Amino acid sequence: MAKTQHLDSTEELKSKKSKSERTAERLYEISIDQFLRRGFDQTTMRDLAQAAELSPGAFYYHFPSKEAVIQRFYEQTFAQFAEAAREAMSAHERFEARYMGLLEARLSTFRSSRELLIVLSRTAVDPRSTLSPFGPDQKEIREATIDLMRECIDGSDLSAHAKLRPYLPELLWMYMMGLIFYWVFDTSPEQKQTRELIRLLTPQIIRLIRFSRIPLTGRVLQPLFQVLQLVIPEPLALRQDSNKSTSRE
Amino acid sequence: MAKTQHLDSTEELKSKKSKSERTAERLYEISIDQFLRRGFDQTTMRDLAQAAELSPGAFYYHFPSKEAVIQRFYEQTFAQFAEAAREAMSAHERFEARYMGLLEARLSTFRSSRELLIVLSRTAVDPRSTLSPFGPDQKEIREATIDLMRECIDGSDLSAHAKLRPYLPELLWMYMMGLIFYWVFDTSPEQKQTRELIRLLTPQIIRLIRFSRIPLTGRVLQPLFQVLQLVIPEPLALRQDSNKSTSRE
DNA sequence: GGCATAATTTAAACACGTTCAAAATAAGTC
DNA sequence: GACTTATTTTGAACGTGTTTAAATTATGCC
Repeated sequence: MAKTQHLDSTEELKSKKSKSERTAERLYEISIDQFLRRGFDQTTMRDLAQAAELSPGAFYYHFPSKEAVIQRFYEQTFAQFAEAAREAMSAHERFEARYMGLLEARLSTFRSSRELLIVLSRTAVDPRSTLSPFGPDQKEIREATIDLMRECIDGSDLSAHAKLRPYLPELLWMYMMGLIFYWVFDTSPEQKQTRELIRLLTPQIIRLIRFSRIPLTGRVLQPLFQVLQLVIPEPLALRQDSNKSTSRE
Repeated sequence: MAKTQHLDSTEELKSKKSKSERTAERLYEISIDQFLRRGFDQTTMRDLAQAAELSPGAFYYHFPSKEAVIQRFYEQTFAQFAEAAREAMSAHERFEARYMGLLEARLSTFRSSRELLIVLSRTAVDPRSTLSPFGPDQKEIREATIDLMRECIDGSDLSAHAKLRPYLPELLWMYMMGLIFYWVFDTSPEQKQTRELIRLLTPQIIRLIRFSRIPLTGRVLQPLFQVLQLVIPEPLALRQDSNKSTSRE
């Protein structure tokens, strides 16, 4: 964000990336490689600097902190996830299949780096941390993910009570976040327990959403709507400027 | 744990506490005082040692880490909470009133030290951390808390499906843990938002529990019971040795 | 009371993430 | 091409939680 880059030199059009960006990219790759090989806590900044044949100080010129590398990783895998999710969703119209595909896409793009997510989780719980999915620093990724939930709903056969509908993207997002959290700390072999949990619980959640249309449940639903309004005061769907990718040159 | 203490000297019967325990107690009090005054991160071990007129090394003789002080604090307030909860519960028979009293007791015994809980939460999310409420190190407090939930149910008018009943203490405990978590990071003035959330959501949760007895909901409940069995494979109520305080001399 | 052993304390060091003033290098300008 | 400016790198330091070998003090025993 806020990178003042003038695309007027021919070299930049060719290589597309400044020297600084290339160095940052190199540092990132070396770091992730080391983290996966030796663990996040076990890898020191001096290790990273040495592996990159650089001084620790230079590292801090390109990254504000050790954890910021994980932040970049998080952004990176999000792109993969979004792509995989969209492909999975394009194959189905039934909401259950679409959403299950989305969840599967999320876990499989995380699979190879569960340990990094543990590190992320540790700091991410504090909403004041820059790594928190709920904080302002992650707004972009968060809203993009919530928008992915909207896509998942929009192309599907899912029906729900009109009052519930605007909250659905956020709710599905929260459900996914909870599952990721469960998965990260799931010690069962290959995290089969989370798989089983998803298989059992998700259809019931969806069933409840569909049930919301039945009028007689009104007396139960009324207070739950109040809860939704309290916890999600401004759902993305009800925002003014919900313009998507209108990049103006 | 595993403190080899021989109660055969008259002095120990009188003072009840060894020198080591008294020093630890003093360090604890000084530390909490400093933490509340200056914040956990802002207080260094050298500060604590200086305030206690001791060396940093001595501190580590009595506490394994800086965070271990918070662990002790957590144990301490649990006792206060249990007492306050029991008193609140003794005044009512209706489950809703009893449980609300319990929740109120938990939050009010934490109120004066919300910032310490933020620190606790940060490390507590990782189940491998000693501070995690889900890990083996916290087993004692956790099970005592779950047992408090059982007390809350036992003396009340709450009815539920027979298959659900053994899971209720754990479920109520999890609900409370979630609320505490929400409360800790609730930035609304005096955490009124959490208060409101509790007021709105809790009655609905209880209503759902009561509804579980209605047979026609079986088709929804069946998969949910499977989820419960998966997430809570060994509820406290179904353990063999659920003997409570049978201290044998 | 003297002595072996254990408990407690010390002060210096360690290892870590991070910062910073200064040096080195690259880019831009006339 | 020389000069200025911006970018990048360095390496030594800082401040932190924690460890440790050694010194000190208390305890138990005959």
